[in-house]
Amino acid sequence: MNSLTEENYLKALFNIANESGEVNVTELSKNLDIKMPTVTSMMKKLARKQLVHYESYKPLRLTEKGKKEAGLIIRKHRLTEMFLVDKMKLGWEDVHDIAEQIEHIQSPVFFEKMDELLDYPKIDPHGSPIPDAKGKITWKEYNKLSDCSVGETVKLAAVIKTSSEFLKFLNAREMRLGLKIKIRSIEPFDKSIVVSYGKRMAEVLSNVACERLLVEREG
Amino acid sequence: MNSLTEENYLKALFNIANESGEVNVTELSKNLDIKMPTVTSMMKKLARKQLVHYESYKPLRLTEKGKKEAGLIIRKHRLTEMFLVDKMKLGWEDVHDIAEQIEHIQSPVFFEKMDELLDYPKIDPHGSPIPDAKGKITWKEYNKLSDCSVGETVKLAAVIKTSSEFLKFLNAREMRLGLKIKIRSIEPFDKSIVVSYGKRMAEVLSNVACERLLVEREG
DNA sequence: GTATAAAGTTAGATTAATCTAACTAAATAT
DNA sequence: ATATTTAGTTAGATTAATCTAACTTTATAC
Repeated sequence: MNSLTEENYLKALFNIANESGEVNVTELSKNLDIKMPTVTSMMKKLARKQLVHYESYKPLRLTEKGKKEAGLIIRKHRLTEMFLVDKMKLGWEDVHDIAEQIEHIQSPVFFEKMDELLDYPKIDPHGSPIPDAKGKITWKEYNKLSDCSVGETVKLAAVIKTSSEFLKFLNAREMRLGLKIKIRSIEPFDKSIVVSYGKRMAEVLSNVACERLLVEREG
Repeated sequence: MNSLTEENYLKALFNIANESGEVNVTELSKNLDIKMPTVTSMMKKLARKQLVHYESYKPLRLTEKGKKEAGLIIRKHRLTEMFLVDKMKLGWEDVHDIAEQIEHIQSPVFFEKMDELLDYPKIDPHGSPIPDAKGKITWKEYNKLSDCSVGETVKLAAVIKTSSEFLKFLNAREMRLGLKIKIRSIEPFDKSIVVSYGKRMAEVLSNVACERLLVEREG
């Protein structure tokens, strides 16, 4: 069994790797807000437990075992987020910190029950995929809204780098998953775009915002 | 803010005090399965934090502050148990260990939402009172089934010293809170009793079992 | 009312997770 | 190609929570 601390390292390794491929000590250290020497010593410990491949001065990589365990923690996190939003009626901007705690609960039956009550969801409230019961994760291929062209109509499929502030920003604009968005124009200067959706005819979105919105083309 | 460890000491102090009044180091040590010297040093720490009145060789007592904080943890525990049984359809014999973990979650909104979804319950699935939002607890006056007389009809109001085994024992006999029970006879030798309820006309219950069943007289 | 037993404390060691300070290796820049 | 910067490691200290062994205080038993 892994400690809560070890679980947090595994999860961070998994999440960072998913974004930027390899993981180095500096990055992990910043992500966890833990000093580098502490990270180094924890990597040696996780290497002893066969969870991480560790060689001095080399990038960090999870072993298959490590990936599986990390995937299972993320599964618990995302199932919990879905439960909090769907069954407990909390806002998608409020669930991260709670799920961060509940993901460490040791009780297979508790999470199986959640899964069942939610009817085996495939994504969390922000559109991120929920790893399966073996810890395996599969991302669908989405496009960033910032990479779409004028005239396209797309469906909001996921939101990434989801800070609470960003999610409140989306709330204020009535944007939620599944929303159909038409791209009206793109400003060449700063790549901000004008979109229309629902009752809103001309909403301006900065490039920073659009890079965090993943969409599916209508097909 | 108290650590998870500190919370466990506070809760144990509160629970033991509720049963047997005063608390001594030996008892607390056994209850938590932690050696006495460790308990002593934690008591000094909690005394520094104004949560416990501590004097060498004297019984342990929670301060008002300590009682309140312990009450709030127990509130979270019992709300959680109710939520797990009522909303998540887990058995009353399965919820203790999960609630033991969830009670440490730091998130007022999470527990407020639970409370709301449960419509502000006053008791947990075993009939124990849920402390109010200030940590204050009020026990109703119940009788042990073992103290009732032949011919009485009583209603099962609470179950105490609830091990998973005992709750399964009750499940096997279709006994649940609210059940009306008529006392048919009492065996003088071992104080076992014969009761009838529902479709069961003559169920034998040992004194050990009856001491854990709290009932209300029909009024 | 002293002897013994039980309960509680003190002292000092251990483990997990963290830190700072000092050092070394690798990458980068002129 | 060497100097400098950045990244990573080693060594040693710190804190919280635990332990064992030895000691002291309180309770109990004859």
